[in-house]
Amino acid sequence: MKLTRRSEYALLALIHLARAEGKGYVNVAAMAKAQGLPGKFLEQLLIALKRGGLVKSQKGPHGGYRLARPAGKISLAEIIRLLDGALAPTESVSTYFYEPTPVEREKRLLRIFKEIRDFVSTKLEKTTLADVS
Amino acid sequence: MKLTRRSEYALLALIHLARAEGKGYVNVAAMAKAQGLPGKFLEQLLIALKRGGLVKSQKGPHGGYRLARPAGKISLAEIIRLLDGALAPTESVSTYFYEPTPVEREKRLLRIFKEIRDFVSTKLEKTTLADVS
DNA sequence: ACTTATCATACCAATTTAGTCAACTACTAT
DNA sequence: ATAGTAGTTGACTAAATTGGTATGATAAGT
Repeated sequence: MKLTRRSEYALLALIHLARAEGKGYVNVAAMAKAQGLPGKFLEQLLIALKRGGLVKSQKGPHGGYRLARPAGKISLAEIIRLLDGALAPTESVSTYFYEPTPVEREKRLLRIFKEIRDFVSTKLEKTTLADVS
Repeated sequence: MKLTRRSEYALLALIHLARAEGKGYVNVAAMAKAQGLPGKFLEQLLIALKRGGLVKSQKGPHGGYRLARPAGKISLAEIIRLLDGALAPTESVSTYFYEPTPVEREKRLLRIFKEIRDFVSTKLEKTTLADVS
């Protein structure tokens, strides 16, 4: 797993939405300004988050985004997987993004990386937006 | 942390060298063939490993590479840091490769990532080539 | 209709990834 | 001494990823 700006910005935006829970829709420009993020880039991320079912949107005046579920039901794992892919250190030990890689045939090595994957995914699946907002 | 081919190939090559410990120098071509790795690319990685003090080389006939230290004294952490950089999920929580990133100001979030970093680096520092050869 | 806002696509520059190639230097076995 | 082996270096490349912008379309509220 490697966090890029995509995940990082998305996490910040979602934390922002979590804090605004119950207060209707927040528009991208407001969010971008409040969090100091590039607006147009953030738009793209929110569209991806919407397709992934993490947020809902409303067009037109007073439109914007809100969480699709309570903050306590959205895990960090979901967010990062959606925007940056595998949580595992290499794809040959990834459950959701498996692909063969050269280290695969060294079983002892593979076991180490699987242990890392397990720790990381368990931790990020147990942690929700509610925990970090 | 994200493993690229650089780390993966290096790990395979070093495991190969660990298994040949005490048997003198192994040349790159032999290693590349045995492990099925691109020879010229592997050479570059070995030069980096040499500069990092993990292997020693000998030129001329019967030359090649060998481990600079006993396999039990070379950690996976060293290898990966040398070739792929930070073990942390994002550089703002990296000890050796620190750089500021956007998530930094969300302390709750940062704590989660630091816990991941700690687990990963502890695990990879405790695991040596001897453990996986 | 007009404004506000999301949605969709295309585009872009810089960096990284995964290599290859050619030339050079150093060593050492004979 | 020298031929041949092997390490060393730097330049080069193609493709993918990263981190954005720009342009326009679509939908909704007033």
